[in-house]
Amino acid sequence: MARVPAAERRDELVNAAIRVIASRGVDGATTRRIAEQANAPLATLHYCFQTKELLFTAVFERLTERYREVLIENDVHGDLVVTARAMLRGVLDWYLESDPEFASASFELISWAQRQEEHPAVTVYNEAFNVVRSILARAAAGQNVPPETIDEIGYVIGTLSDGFVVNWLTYGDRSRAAQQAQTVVDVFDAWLAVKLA
Amino acid sequence: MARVPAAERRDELVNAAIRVIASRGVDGATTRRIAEQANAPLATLHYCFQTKELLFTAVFERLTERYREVLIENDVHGDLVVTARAMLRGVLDWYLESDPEFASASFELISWAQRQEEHPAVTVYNEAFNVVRSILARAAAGQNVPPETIDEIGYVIGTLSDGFVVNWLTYGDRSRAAQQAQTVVDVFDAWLAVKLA
Amino acid sequence: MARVPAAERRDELVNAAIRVIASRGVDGATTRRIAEQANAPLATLHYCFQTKELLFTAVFERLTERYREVLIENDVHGDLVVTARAMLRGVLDWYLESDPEFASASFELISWAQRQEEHPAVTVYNEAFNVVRSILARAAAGQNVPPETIDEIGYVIGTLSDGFVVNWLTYGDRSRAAQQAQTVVDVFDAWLAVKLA
Amino acid sequence: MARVPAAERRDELVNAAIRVIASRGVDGATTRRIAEQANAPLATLHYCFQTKELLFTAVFERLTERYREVLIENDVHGDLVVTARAMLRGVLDWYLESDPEFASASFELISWAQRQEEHPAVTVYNEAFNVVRSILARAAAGQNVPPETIDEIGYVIGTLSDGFVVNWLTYGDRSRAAQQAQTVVDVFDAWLAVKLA
DNA sequence: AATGAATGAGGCTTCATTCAT
DNA sequence: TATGAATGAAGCCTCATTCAT
Repeated sequence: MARVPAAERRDELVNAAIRVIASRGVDGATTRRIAEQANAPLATLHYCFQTKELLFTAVFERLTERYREVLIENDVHGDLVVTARAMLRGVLDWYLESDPEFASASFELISWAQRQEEHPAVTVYNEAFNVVRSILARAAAGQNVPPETIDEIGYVIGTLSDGFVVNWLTYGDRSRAAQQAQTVVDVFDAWLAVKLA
Repeated sequence: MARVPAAERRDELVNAAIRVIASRGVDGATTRRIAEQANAPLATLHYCFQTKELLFTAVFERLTERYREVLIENDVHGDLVVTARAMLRGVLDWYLESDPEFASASFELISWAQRQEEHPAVTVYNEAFNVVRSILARAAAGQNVPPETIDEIGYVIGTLSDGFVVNWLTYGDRSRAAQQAQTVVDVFDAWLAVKLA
Repeated sequence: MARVPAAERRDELVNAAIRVIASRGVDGATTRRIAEQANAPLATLHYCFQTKELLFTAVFERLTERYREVLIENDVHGDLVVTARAMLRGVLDWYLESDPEFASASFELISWAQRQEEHPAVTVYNEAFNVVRSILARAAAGQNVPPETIDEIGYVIGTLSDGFVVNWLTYGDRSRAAQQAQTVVDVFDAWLAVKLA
Repeated sequence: MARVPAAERRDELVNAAIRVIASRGVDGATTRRIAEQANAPLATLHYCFQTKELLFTAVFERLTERYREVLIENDVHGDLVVTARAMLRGVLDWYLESDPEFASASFELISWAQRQEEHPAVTVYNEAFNVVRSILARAAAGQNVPPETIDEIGYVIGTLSDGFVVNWLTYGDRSRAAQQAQTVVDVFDAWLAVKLA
């Protein structure tokens, strides 16, 4: 077998894990299946990650990081309303564009994390929420918006995108989801108009 | 262990399954643990339900039924706006009142169903959606609301309550969730006002 | 497969474990090998003993019990000297007669027990020592022997028989061991004569 | 990790192996743990000793040598009785002084050797016995002692010290063992007096 | 009809060892 | 030469399920 630096192997395994989790659920994601998906012998998995849990933790971190990226990529540096809407829109579009795999794996992993003592599920949320908040805060600079409002806007963005993704994952109908994305943005706009009135 | 007729046992087993799923997740819900929780011999489980999958299907149906009930219980028989808001509020309150683990079990089970060939997760959603739609339709009678709008309202109710529950499950902080429920209703109201303007 | 009551199966497994431990050491005594030796599927082993450790504990108890029996069988109900000598002789003969397996397994298991937190190795020794002491005490009744002396005699019996068995297990030469048994008894007699002088 | 010449590493590895065996038993002495203990990469172990068995053989030889040394160090060059008693005493004291785990490792390793085809456990015993015999023979020179008696004395020394060490390992109570050592020497003296009468 | 006993398949992990550099 | 990377075999254990009664 070709000699591959451990770091690369780790990456492959994390990707494989995401694919398997997405398609078979966290509980269906056995070490054997992940190794197979990564085209590696089972023992290699344990060479790279001492433990299945450690592999999952790595997957978890990757997801967290990806969310961060998506949010930052969609920062349009406009005013509060424009920035907030763009961020929501960006997340929805990302869900629609990327393989449902990724979102699906996220949801599964959050359930998993919920049952782990360490690596609380809360981490992804907190991390994402912090990014959202800091982007919004910068956009609101000079507009005299109380911090509670910033937080509330962050919460609504999260709630709407979570709600959106649940439906999208359940039905998996992309064209329908595309329309729903528009509805979701409308909902957000309506509320924001009232909120910032 | 006392010999108990199969019919009774089926019920006990379904209840036991829900409890176990709630506390240990779908993958932690092994036949042994469910049987134990139901105070029944392991073999009895397979005597009553040929297969674990069949038991889970029964659980799934029970869940679907529960959603139906909650929706119907919260039908205030008012006009469209009032009825819609009450339904959303009712669902949110139900989530808040019942053990967070119950909602958790639902989500887990839906993920599970997603992966089964035979009993699509979509069923719960469709079922719930139909109930919502029929309640809304009746409330809208004589108000000349196009059916697409009814559907859209139903979708928003679903999206908001799903989004709400994800956060609630993640943080498990009841007092915070109670506040968020209000925000969610505000969001809904703002949009509905625009939509039905 | 014939339906066999669990108790019998457990017995078979304990016996198999003893055989395997004797021939391959505690560490060589894998669940697979034990199951094979007992002519049972691996899963059956775990049906009867939830854990390998529990099986070993059962083996351990069997050994302890066997020692007790041997000691009691060799109680000649004579005076102190006669009784003590008979007991030592009995143990040595038992070692010689029985398969070296048994003694070998004992020694291995004691090493094993030494490393377990629970089930301390000490148990077998304490148990055996108590039996020896009570037999000797009864034999010494009315002979005005201080209890420390009783204990010391017990210790010497133990030491001599342990020393004997180590050599016997190492060389496995029965005729040579038979001669050595005589030497050991001579040693004991010489000391006892001085001690009780 | 600094590159270290193989010759040095061999020594370090043998020492590491002894330490690991002492603390975790023969079965707990994995190649990884030994390498780690020796602060060497795992592959180095197999570079220095083609096989785990070869490493253990080296350990075994080191042990054999140590026994030889202890016996020779305790040769007082007196007459037969004095020399024999001193040798027994010396061995007992050595057991008492050194870590109980060292003796434990010896016993474990002897059990292990018993199960190897190639390097019979008997070697240590033979080697030790030869040393004992030659020391005793020299001490008996001119005293007209038949060689069988020399052998028998050697056997009794072995038996008593083995018996002693088993108890000492089992209870690990040093002060108690110190007293027992005296009893053991008394036993030896009593027998020797009769034997050489 | 109801259940204790039994089991094949597969779960995660660790082992001694080898390979490629 | 010396060592990170890799791996087949085997470790213990648990699963859903079936069988015999």
